[in-house]
Amino acid sequence: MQLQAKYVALALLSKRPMTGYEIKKNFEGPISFFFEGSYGSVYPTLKNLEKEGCIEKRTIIQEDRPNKNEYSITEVGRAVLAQYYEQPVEEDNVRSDVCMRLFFGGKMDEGEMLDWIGQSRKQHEAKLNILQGMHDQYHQQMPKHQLLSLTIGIRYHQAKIDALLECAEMLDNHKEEK
Amino acid sequence: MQLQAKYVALALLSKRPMTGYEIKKNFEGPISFFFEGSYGSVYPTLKNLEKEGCIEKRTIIQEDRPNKNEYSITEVGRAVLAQYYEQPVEEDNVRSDVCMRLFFGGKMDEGEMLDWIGQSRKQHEAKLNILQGMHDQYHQQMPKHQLLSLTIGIRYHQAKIDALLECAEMLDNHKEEK
DNA sequence: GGCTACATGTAATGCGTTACATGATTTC
DNA sequence: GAAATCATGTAACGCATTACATGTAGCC
Repeated sequence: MQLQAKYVALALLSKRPMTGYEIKKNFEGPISFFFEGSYGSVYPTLKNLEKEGCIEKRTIIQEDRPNKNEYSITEVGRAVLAQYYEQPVEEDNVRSDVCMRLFFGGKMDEGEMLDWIGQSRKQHEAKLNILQGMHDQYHQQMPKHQLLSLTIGIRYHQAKIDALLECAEMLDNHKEEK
Repeated sequence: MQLQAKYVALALLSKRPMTGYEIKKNFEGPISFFFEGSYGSVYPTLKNLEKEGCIEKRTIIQEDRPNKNEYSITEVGRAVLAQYYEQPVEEDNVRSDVCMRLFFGGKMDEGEMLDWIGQSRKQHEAKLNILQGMHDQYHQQMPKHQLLSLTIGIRYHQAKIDALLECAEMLDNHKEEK
């Protein structure tokens, strides 16, 4: 009963019916700061949820585009989701490649490290932009709780970028001292 | 070739020989802000690495305590690790239960949400304390790169705590307005 | 002409989690 | 007397990743 694609999909579908494609879109943008997943996780998850009676499929025939399968949540699904919310909050799960590299990569030269920092910064900036864009566009219509969550995401990326910048500066200074 | 227990264990062993138990200790404290893992991942990983010739086992017989298996990295292991460092930096992987709950839990009452925020805050504070403790104790002997990484970890937890506090305040204010 | 968006899936593989299993010693 | 520390492992299960597989429509 931990945070996995199943519950995120269910939560997304509790707002409105969606296709697997749309769910994946959410995974890579609006909610990417707390959950990410690939098609290989989306479609099998949907299939399972359907088997368990948590969601229902409706096929929409389209002529100019591929057909869609739109899923909507059932009462069973809502109950499962409610059960999830009753569990104690799980700790965040983080896996950070940059941090690992900086922590252990002592024998690398500073150029290499600066490169790693640069790569990571770009990644975080890209994500921050997505979230910031959402915030700027929708903050007036967004329910408060979503705004809260978004804020956490924005802060998270911002903090990471700041820390990375600071690290780069420290490395630069050290270089000049030599 | 993504961030997984294998490379973290190898990196740890590149510093000094260690037992599985010690590696697990690192997973839950000093490096927990970028990687976590259980015994169920540590021991099998070590076994695999040994089979691949990346590490070597030496059994230390102890009389008052259980025997230890101390592993040290081999040349092969160092090569594998070097190869890892050459890959492009992977994006951070985050899975956050609180954020998910705040984002979707619109129908919950504010008390429930405040509770979630409180739980999460405690988790982050506990981890922040560990890192802060490391920083205070060792920052003078620590190599610069490790300090950088630690700093990122500290900032991360601090940012999260701040954001959570702010969220709690927003909810409180909203309550009073009613 | 090529890329992006739309749209859905499967198969293989594997990494990791949880739970199980054991047991002495030290500290509160 | 209870709890934490030291110490190592296995087994089952499952979620997720990567790669594979296919095809149209619209835009630049």
